[in-house]
Amino acid sequence: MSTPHPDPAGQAPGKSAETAAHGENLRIGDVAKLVGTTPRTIRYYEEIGLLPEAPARPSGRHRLYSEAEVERLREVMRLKDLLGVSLEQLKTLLSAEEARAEVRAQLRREDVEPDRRRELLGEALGHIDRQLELVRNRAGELAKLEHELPREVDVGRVGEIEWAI
Amino acid sequence: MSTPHPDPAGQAPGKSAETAAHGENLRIGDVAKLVGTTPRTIRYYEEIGLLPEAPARPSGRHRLYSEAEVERLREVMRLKDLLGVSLEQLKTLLSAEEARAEVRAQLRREDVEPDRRRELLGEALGHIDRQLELVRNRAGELAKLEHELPREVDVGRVGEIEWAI
DNA sequence: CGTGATCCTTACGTTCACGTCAAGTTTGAG
DNA sequence: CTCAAACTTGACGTGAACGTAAGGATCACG
Repeated sequence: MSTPHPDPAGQAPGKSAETAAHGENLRIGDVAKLVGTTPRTIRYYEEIGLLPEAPARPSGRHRLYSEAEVERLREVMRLKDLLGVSLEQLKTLLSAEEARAEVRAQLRREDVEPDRRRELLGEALGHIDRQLELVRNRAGELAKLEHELPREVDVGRVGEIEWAI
Repeated sequence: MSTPHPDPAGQAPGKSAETAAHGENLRIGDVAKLVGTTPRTIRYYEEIGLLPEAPARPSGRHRLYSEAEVERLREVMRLKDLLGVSLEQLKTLLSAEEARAEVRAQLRREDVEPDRRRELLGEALGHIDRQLELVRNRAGELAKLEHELPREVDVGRVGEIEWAI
């Protein structure tokens, strides 16, 4: 959905050979503060599979996060807030999105036969459709609701009223 | 996530429903079926003050509802679904809406002194405006989200939707 | 190599929004 | 009036989404 960096080359390979040169490893507390939540929530999300488990973290060691993962978490929380769905549903929704990304990746490779291509596309359609239906429905309904509301507090300017709080 | 069953035609099992067909004295079970919920939920909403207590029902007697009250309940559930807020917040939101109506009614009367007028405005409108802002904000955000998603997915033309993936 | 701050897991506690069961009461057709 | 169906209040149960506390390990720093 949000593509912060133009060409995010996947970083699937085993362990990171980085020597901690860059400040890219945030701890769970930092992440929590960054996105406005608590460590417990982050762990919980990981526990239920909403966030990926740390790739190969020896049990007991501290979790470390990259900026990308923070962004992912932000997106998750945004969707949760906006759609107001259960975390379980959100999980399926997100997996649908991942499926979409995967399909896209596959399609980018030119060595895919047209038949397979069609197959992939067709498969992706189901997921995407579901995604769209949920979001668009909700967006439409909310827009309708917004329209029903008073456009502006229309009583005219009564001078300057200080609204604290 | 949304209303479970949009029961089109609900008839009580057993005897005929002709008696309730007058549409002015609905029992809690009928109302529940009409709006697609359960009696328990309706009682719960009344319990927490989201729905008004039956005006002067002798404790122990059955609750009776009018068509207007059914409509109100429908609106409440719609808002709950759309905004995804807690029932407590929904309550304040609804009371804000009522307050808005009341303030406007007061203001329509010209015999209010300008000072009192200002006072009313400052006190009520600020609060109300904030509530409405919540809704508008949410609608806007959702619209934004909708925009980020692929536009139209037509299963019939798989070959052309690559851009959507 | 301490050491204080942070994090780990485990596990029980909590709030919300109802579900469900029980025992008794009210209602409306017959 | 009779009687089953639906309703009443009350109380306890439940799943989701975390909060909180305990007891110990890990990390960053001096």
